[in-house]
Amino acid sequence: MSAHPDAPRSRRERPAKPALTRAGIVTTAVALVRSEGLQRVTMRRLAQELDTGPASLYVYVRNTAELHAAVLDELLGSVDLAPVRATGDWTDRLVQILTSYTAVLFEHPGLAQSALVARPSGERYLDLLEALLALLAAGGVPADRAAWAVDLLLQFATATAAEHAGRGADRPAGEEWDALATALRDVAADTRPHLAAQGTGLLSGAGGARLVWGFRVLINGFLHTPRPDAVAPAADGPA
Amino acid sequence: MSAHPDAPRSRRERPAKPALTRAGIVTTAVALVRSEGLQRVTMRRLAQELDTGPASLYVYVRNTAELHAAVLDELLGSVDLAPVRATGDWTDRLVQILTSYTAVLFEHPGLAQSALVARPSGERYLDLLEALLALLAAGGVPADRAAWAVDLLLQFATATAAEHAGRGADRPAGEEWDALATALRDVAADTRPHLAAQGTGLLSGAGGARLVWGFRVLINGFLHTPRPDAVAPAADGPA
DNA sequence: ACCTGAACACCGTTCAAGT
DNA sequence: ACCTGAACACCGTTCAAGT
Repeated sequence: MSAHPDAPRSRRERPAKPALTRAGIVTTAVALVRSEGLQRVTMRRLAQELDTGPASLYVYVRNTAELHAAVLDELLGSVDLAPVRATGDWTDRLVQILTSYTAVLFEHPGLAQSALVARPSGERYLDLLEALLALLAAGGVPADRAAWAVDLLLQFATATAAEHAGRGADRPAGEEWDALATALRDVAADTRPHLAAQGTGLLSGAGGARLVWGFRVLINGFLHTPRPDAVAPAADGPA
Repeated sequence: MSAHPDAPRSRRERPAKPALTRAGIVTTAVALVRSEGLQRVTMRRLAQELDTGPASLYVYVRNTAELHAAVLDELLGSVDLAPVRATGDWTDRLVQILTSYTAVLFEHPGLAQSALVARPSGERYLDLLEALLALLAAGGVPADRAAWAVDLLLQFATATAAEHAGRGADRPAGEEWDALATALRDVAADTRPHLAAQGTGLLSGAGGARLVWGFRVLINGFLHTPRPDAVAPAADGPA
């Protein structure tokens, strides 16, 4: 089948096993995430890809969580932040950036799950935070409220993406898995009237429409909801 | 050390290995979650607790995800739904129920994580949905909007609880792990002015206050935000 | 027919020992 | 001093073989 059977390592077919560096590890991990999905990016699989043993990775990466965070930050480089410096209604531009962020996470729901538990803190994530804060400031949102608002917006976007983990490529796409849909179809109208009235309508609506509606709810919400501790915004609050 | 060394199985010290049933498995799993935490409730560990091999569990439980869902539904039995039928402002009562739901999940953040990915569909969860829908109906929220609103409220509560997975008992409690706090302290004011101005204030605020503020934001938000497809509420929407 | 021992195909992380 | 082979302590899930 092949003219060139895999030669032993002595022949220099691969780039002669490049020296391990943190950057190299992360780059390889990103490539692996893109080609095989997050669930294949394990310490052992990654080590194999780098032609070494898993123990060697621990010299550069503290653990799996940190690796995932690094990969996510890399991917966040493709979030479109241009709307910050564009013209037009600031809430529309806010929704655009958040939609772009969500789109990136939608391609890697497993990373969204990680991000929910281990908050990212890389350069690309800081850029995203800065962009969102700039837009909220432009919109006249008080700084103390903006701090909590960005958190809420990103949490919603991240959680929405994370929800899609589990049903990846292989899964039969909502055929058997959606136990909730089945449960809702069989709800007894006498004991749970409101649920019965909603039926599976509870699950209706295209993902995109629900997402944008969610962003709008949050924006309208925080514009109408001052922080409970509304005093002068201090840089360092007590605890 | 002990007067009664563990006798061989022939002596009936244990309840003679009760027959396996789905209910029995779930009950044992719940007990195990309470005593040792979710991360210890693996198919193998659970089988060991039930004095059998892991393969036997698969007769009653499809997989780990389904097991987790069953355990969660059991725990949701302790969510306080009484405020539905109480008096007083409906939004306050809504916040009370949601706070109770969040409190339950806070004790088992790992289950919150599962719930985010595999939507629950058990009896206790349906009760919760019914209660929330009843309250929204009482508040005069249009049914179509209420459907999306409960989703949003529960997603926020669940995601907030899920964020606490990972830092359990063992972790040094935010000493080294919080890389974001460190990153925020070192932000350069010239390149990221808004972030620098916020500083670690971005992370400030007691969890309880932020949670309630979040609920209020969502409530004020959906009260001000009609669904984009606002027509007559149909039981079965298109796709 | 029902149940399960044993195997398959993996994991993350550590550390003693090598270079 | 730096790196890593090998081990430790686990996983979920399947299926051929038993009762």
